[in-house]
Amino acid sequence: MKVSKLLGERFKNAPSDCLIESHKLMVRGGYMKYMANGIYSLFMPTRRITRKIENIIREEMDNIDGQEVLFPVVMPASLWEESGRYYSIGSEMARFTDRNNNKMVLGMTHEEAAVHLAKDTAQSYTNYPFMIYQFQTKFRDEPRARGGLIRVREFTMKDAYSFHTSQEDLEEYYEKAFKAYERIFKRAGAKNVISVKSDSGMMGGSISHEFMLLTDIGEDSLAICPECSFRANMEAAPCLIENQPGEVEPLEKIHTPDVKTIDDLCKFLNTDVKSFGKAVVYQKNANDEYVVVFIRGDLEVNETKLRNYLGEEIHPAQNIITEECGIVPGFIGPVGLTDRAVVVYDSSLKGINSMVCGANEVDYHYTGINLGRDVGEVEYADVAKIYEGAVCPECGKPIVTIKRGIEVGNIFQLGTKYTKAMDMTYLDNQGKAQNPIMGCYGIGVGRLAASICEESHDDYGPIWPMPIAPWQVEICNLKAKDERVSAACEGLYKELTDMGVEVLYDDRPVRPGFMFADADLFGVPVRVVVSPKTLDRNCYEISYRDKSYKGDLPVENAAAEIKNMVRSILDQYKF
RNA sequence: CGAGGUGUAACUCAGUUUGGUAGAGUGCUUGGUUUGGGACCAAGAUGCCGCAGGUUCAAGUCCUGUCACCUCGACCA
Repeated sequence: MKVSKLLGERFKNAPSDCLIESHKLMVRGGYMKYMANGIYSLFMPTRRITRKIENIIREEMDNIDGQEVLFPVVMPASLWEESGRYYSIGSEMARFTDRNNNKMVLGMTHEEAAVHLAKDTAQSYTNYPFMIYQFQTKFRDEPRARGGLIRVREFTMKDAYSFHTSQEDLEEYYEKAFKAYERIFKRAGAKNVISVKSDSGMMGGSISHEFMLLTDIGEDSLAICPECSFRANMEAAPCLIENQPGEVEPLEKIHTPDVKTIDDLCKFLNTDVKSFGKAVVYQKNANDEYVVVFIRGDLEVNETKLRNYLGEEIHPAQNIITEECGIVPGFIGPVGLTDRAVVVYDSSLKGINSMVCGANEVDYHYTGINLGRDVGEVEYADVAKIYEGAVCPECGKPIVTIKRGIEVGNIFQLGTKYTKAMDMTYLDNQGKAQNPIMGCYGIGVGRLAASICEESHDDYGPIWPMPIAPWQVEICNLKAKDERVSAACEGLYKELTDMGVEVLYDDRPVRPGFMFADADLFGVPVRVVVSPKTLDRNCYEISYRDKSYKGDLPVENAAAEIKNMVRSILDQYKF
């Protein structure tokens, strides 16, 4: 490809709303063009990158016996009504009606389509197991798209669905998929991808893992134990708390005027924040019923865990009016609390013999609350957010660290949620109808590309790893008006291209500084500079984008040498 | 959904207070001088000033509405 003909403008400045480096660089480098919130067109370099990522994924999926298929983007709502997700998913799913007034949806994931495709054709146990996968556009109407290609509304995803006749078989396959995923990220040149246990969210199912590319700008928080194998999304991480029992004290109501916050209360009573019971109020989405969570004063509620415990959607309560619900904001406590709210006790309160909490009366708190004595037997639930330095749930050491990551892939053991709901069965070897057990496996292709840019760039542009680089070699013609230089460049360009090397050739008559700045933005791993000076030395100048190598290469046999360089770099990504 | 902010050229932004011919830099076109890290000179082209309505002799500027985008929040009682 000649740069003079390549569509896409490179900019000195990024638009002011680009907040993260990969987004800035990919806009500045002419990789993508904004069309609407979370919707982008991709220029040729990006398409080449995503195609290479897709090919790596394809090889690994085929390697674990995947069959590539293609599901539609537009599906009838009836399919989603069958699984129930037409109702359980909110405005994230785009819905519309066609000309005949049929309800339709845009696919945001394809479990329903996978079951629909497989159910009539896999009726015998002898068909199992099998896995089908696709690369397809997804549309998710996210409340807020962010970070360029990191979180968009329309994107390409590889999604795979496996079907099994036993849980053991699913687990065996899950393990294979897990290994395939590890290879995919390594082969694509992503350096810091780890797997964590995750919450299954809207997909349903039990065991699931997310593959996280570690970076400070990641949207997910991860709890990681540096000494054992514990790694979990914060949403799903258990929070273990052990309290010192302390003295049992009598219940006492005290006047606490103008003491609004926990900090104030700590100072007022001169006690430790850990002896406080904090109340956090939510409402159920379904009927606005109040949910009061009591949790130790220094901890926070993990809404995902709370949601899972309650088994329904909730949102933080707003505008609590005491007259209506009996809840007294600022002074909520377990003793004498209205019975019009569901009460959840976090397990962080277990074992506290004497606790400070609101008295459900303005300007009053109780001290010396003992839940067993003053409230009775309560059920404890783990709904607290894990924190830096928390006790590791696996090895028990208080050394959990919190890191941030971008979710670049996930794998789920779905179970029979969809096959049951959509009545997919096969006959087992006893002639008995059974629901197949499913797994599903996703990778966001564009997000992976942007994430790799995020972890692999310098101030001047992306540093694409060779396996996914838009081109392998860039030739910089430093003096396009010099016939000798241009002839050498053209010759090398043709020779390399004929050898199957992917070459970007900057043939523009522009100043060297300008050309180098653009080359940095292209991020091509191997750069060949040709100028009158290098030709006088009978050489080309070779430099690697990651600055690991720079040197002269004699003109004779240069193409073969360059090809070897490319090959040996590629070899570093074989696993 | 709540709060705040911004919409003017392809990009970055001035101009809005106090209404009076639409601006700069970058980029683009042409010519010339340059040529190893985003050169210089000269001449150009490019605007439904987010959209709609209103006030006015006159609106980018004032008023009303609306849309889009950005940031923070959506828990710490």
